[in-house]
Amino acid sequence: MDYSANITGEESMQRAANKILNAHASGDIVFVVGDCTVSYDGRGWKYLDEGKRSVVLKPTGALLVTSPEKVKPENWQPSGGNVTVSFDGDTALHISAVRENPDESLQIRFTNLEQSIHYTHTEDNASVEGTEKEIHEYIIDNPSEIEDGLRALEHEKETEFGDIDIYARDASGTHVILEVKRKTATLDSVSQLNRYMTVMGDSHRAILVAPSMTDSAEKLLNENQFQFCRLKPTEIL
Amino acid sequence: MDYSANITGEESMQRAANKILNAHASGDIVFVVGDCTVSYDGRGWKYLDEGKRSVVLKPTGALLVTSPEKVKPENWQPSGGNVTVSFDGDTALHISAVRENPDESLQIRFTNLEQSIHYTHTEDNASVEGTEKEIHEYIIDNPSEIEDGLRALEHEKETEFGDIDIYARDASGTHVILEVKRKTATLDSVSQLNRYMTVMGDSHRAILVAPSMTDSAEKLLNENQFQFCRLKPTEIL
DNA sequence: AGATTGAGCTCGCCA
DNA sequence: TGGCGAGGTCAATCT
Repeated sequence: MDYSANITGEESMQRAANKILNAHASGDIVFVVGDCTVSYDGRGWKYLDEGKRSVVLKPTGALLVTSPEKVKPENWQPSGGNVTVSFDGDTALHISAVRENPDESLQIRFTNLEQSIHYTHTEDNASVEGTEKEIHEYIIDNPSEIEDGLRALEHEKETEFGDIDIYARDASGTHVILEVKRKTATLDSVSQLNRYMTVMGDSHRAILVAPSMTDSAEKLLNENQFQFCRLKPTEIL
Repeated sequence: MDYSANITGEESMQRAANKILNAHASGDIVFVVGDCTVSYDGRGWKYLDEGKRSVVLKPTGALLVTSPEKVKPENWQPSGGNVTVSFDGDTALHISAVRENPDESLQIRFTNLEQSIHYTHTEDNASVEGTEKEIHEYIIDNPSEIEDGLRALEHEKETEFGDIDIYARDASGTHVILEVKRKTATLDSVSQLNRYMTVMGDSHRAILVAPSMTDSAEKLLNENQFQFCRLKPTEIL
């Protein structure tokens, strides 16, 4: 028997289960479609009644119960936990993924296996760009874009209440706290500035740098007498 | 030819492509494994070089390029966008998912199709529980758990800077602002209380209700003279 | 449709 | 390991 083959539903439960067990053990990514119940318990809890659905098991131990509609899975377990795949007598395939910290358990019980795919992912070169760090670098290199005479003093300056994105000094010598957002700034963004002002003192100025801000953020910003500087990431990168 | 069948890799590209096209058109969830390049552009951008990987296409238009290790996909597009599946001459299967607002495009080009699964998800009854709202309700019903003599006045009380989780009144008649977290409270949680105090006035008291809090959150809480009440969700539900 | 907020967020970074 | 912040966050809810 070829244990590397996919299952087709036209074979015994035991045989199908063995194929999946074997595929996972050999380090493949495994897709399984069949009837199962799913039970998650941990930070939250979610139970899925018997139904036909699909499960993805990755060699790292990441486990997903696919949602039929959404991007996010119905249930899942991140990689790093303890995963066991076992054939329970002659009735069910059991997949268990448990992790501690947080203490969580995902249990899947297949009572019927219909289809599966096993495959090995081949490496590739991915290029990702467009992070907030890149905007920081741009501002540090071009501080006059924010304000004439501004000079950057420190990047990611540590404080008791989090790191200041960019710590700078204006033309008059006053120290300036910059909070940078790559998209619309929210109340939280202004609160961050507020925390930094709390610890750095009122002699500082605070500037929020973002492509835009929500109405409520603008209100709070004005109330705190902070400043706003519009900067669109797409225009500088 | 049975267009409902899965592909096996032992057939022509055209035939395999037609099967996938047909499966998607008929409302199935489709898994495909093969060699492809992936290109995303929108709020960010990410390009994946040619490689063997798997793609999940759902009838809602949700599209995922599976990560070999992680729970989160390498690339994706949420449901609701415009999805087209087409066979490009006799060389490649092209899957395109475009949405506006935000303006984003995900393009997948398969130059080789190896395996596929097509299936229909059967409905089931999912039970989900364990939300922050449930904790709110518990506190509203049992305010003395927080403090003797406390009475809840309003749930989700609207303010200019966000909604107060629970607005209450203590034994002495002073109004109290409760911010509830179902897990460890962070700096943000304290900042939320801070915003509410800004708008409600210093005559109020502020209490953070959570199972625990981070060190920095505790510092800021003390600095603001807010109070903390330990409440574990698992102990009340 | 836009804004806001929670989430079992996930993930990566750094002390 | 734990805290902290970013994310193409996603997805639900309300305006």
